[in-house]
Amino acid sequence: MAASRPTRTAPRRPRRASQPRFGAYIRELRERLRKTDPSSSLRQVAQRIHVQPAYLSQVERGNVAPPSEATVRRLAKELGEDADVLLALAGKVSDDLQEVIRRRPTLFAELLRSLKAAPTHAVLRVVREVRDGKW
Amino acid sequence: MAASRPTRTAPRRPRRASQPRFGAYIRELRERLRKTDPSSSLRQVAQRIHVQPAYLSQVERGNVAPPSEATVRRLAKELGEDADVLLALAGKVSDDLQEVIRRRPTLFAELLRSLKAAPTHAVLRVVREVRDGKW
DNA sequence: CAGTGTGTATACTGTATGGTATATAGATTA
DNA sequence: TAATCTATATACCATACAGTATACACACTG
Repeated sequence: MAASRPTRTAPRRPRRASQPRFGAYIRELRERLRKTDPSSSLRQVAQRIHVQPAYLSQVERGNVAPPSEATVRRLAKELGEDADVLLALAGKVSDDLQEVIRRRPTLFAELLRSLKAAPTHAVLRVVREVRDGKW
Repeated sequence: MAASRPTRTAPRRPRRASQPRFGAYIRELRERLRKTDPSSSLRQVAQRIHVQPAYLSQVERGNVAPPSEATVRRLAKELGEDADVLLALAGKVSDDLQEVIRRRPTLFAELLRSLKAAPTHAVLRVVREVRDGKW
């Protein structure tokens, strides 16, 4: 009789993305570039960032989770967007920032938690203080 | 006769840990507790943090990678250690800290990178300033 | 010497991650 | 109308992650 349906592995895998905003955002960015630069088609961008067009399509449609940090970085460079912003939309934090925290965990944990609710202008003032070599 | 070794799947899987320090550190902590509290045996601690003793043994010996954030947190509480410190040793950063960064990525990326090389006392002064409600 | 407590070795498992490969279908253009 | 763009659908895959389950060996204690 044999099985009516092959179904070799799992019957289906929708694989929805955890961060739906990411895909829509980069598609928006790419389409915008495409208006003035026809080489920003999905296929050509995919080729330049070294992924398959089918995969980039899935990513832009939010059908799969955002790519790895390395791929997000290549995409950011390609689209002229800040890598930290794209990584954030991907639900990630740059590994070099994580390492800053890991080296002095209690110190930076306290700093970040105390600044969590601080208004942006206040944090900016701190950044500027530090930048002006106040140590 | 027959096969001298079954070897059903892969021949062997050493599965070395990426963070060798983590295991040695928590074993040290646990052994220290054990001197005054006999209920800090590997098996009993394993039971209290809801993992199998065999697994905790592997972790302490650095034979497998450090556990998930949730398990590291239970371990930290059990051993009376700072969770952020243990997470750092595990090569991780607490998800709540990551979220602080993800909410304002460029802002906190700049802050952290500018403080990356700053001496601890300088960072502490910043923490104190913030804590004293200077905003 | 049976039982109980200590740690360890080894095999196996489900799910997530981060993609590739191939086939398909509509629009444009030569 | 054949070729070549465009994007998508679908199947598949290797590896990592985060453990469980079972069996084993040693020490000691009643």
